[in-house]
Amino acid sequence: MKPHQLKLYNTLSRQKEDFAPINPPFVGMYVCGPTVYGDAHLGHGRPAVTFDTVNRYLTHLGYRVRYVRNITDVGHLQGDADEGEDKIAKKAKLEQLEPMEVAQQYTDTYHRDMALLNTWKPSIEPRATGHIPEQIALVEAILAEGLAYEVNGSVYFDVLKYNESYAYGKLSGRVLDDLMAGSRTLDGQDEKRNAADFALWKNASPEHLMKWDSPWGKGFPGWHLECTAMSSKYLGTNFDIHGGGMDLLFPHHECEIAQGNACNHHDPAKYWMHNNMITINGQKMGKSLGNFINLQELFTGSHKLLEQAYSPMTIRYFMLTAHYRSTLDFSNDALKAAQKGYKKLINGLRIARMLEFAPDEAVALDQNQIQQIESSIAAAYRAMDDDFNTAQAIGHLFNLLKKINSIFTGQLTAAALGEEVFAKLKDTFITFVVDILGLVEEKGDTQGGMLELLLKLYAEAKTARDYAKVDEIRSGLKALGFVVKDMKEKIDWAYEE
RNA sequence: GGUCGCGUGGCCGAGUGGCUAGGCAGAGGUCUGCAAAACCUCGUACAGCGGUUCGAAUCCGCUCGCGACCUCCA
Repeated sequence: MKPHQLKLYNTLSRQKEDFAPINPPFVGMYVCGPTVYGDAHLGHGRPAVTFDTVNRYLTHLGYRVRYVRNITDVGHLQGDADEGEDKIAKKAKLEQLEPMEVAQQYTDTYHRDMALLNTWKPSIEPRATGHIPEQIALVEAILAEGLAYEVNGSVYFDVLKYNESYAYGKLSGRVLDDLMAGSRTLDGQDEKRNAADFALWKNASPEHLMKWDSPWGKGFPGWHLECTAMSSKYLGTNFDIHGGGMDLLFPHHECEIAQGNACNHHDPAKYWMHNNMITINGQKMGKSLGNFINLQELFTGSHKLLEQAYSPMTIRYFMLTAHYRSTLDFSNDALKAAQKGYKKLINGLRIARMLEFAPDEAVALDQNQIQQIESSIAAAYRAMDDDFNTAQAIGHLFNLLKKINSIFTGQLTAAALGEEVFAKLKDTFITFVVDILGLVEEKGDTQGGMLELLLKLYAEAKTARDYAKVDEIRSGLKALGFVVKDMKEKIDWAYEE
């Protein structure tokens, strides 16, 4: 493989940088996972697909990726000032379950949905509740550095003191003075010395369900701490890529940087990557707006905003047709177009796999075609090397697909490309679709050899000029979602688009 | 209010100084018993106004519109 200079956009520097792992060929990547108190929704799908693709491409380039994605099963409070219940406890009461039953249930459905989206499992998937001692140790370390203080069994990070030696706000581009001035005064914040301080450990009220013993009494960890604890445990205190949604940029990731520096005197991660948000019909997806669409609702078409069901692969394809740093708008029109595009691509995958090279001395090499194919292949890689531009890469794949279809229908002969270019065309297309983009045939429902049998009968009826029978078979198959491809030299089928 | 981002042809969506993005929809054609699939051809797109430049969708300024974060959310 030719050398690649992968570039990725680093939120920390606000520009694209050459990717250079700390310890090649190893790459450590930490991505913020879900808080498991409800079904996985579109907002969980996007980062999962984004960083799955990063994982896949890095792996394709030969890196050995350790991908860590956490499960947050501690129900953090809605805010520091909130004296009420956390999200998991609330759900647990509602459903009359143990908090850990809630966490287990939604961890399971999350896994199911992520598998449907064909995302690779993380190398390590640590749970917050499994790392309470590590989190307590971090709090102690930050206290020892003099960058935190205890009040009434709670421990807060001293942002002002930290900012004397480090730059708080450098990731999100915030200025501490502005933060102080702009922050609202919330009830119950009197424990904190400054509004910008954040909780490392919270004292638990007696009715609080999920709590642990600590040097400061019974309590639970602050909501930024688990990621610092788990990333440093499994990837070290200085790893390559930290990913997550843009909404986590502030305060979550800013606080992770602060915690990392407070403990280790250096940043936790070299590159920070953030996927952009999803909108529904141009509007922000928000719990309060009633337009949260669960992945299962999308797959079954059961949400009131949806006109039909959209398969997991359609969703994955749709997400990949936009760059991960752009907002992506979900609408029925866009999804229907994506469904057709996906099927066109996946029908091409079937074709590509069937193609075999047939030497033909009588056919001269077609340099024009060869040049077009070589150039599309190079462009597809260039797109991926440029901050994982899957949208652009897919555009080039469609150009390759035209060549593949042309060979299949006989409008272009493989011999005209030469064996080497032909193999490169076939391999590149299949590798990109299956390995890099993670798009697979999902129907798989071709009824064993029955489809082939019906096509054989179709061909026989056609030879016998029994057009009534021909039409019957054709419309019958169409009703089942298969299209008969009746070509000059042969007959095949495709998934109906 | 503070910080940041966006506005591309009927729709979605790449592109960030000169080089065809692509998909969907639409029109014409090849093929076909007729179709479908596939392939070929077809769109004088870059919110508006000014500026920089030989040249701008791409850089700068202003205006209008939309959004994100600052508060739980991916």
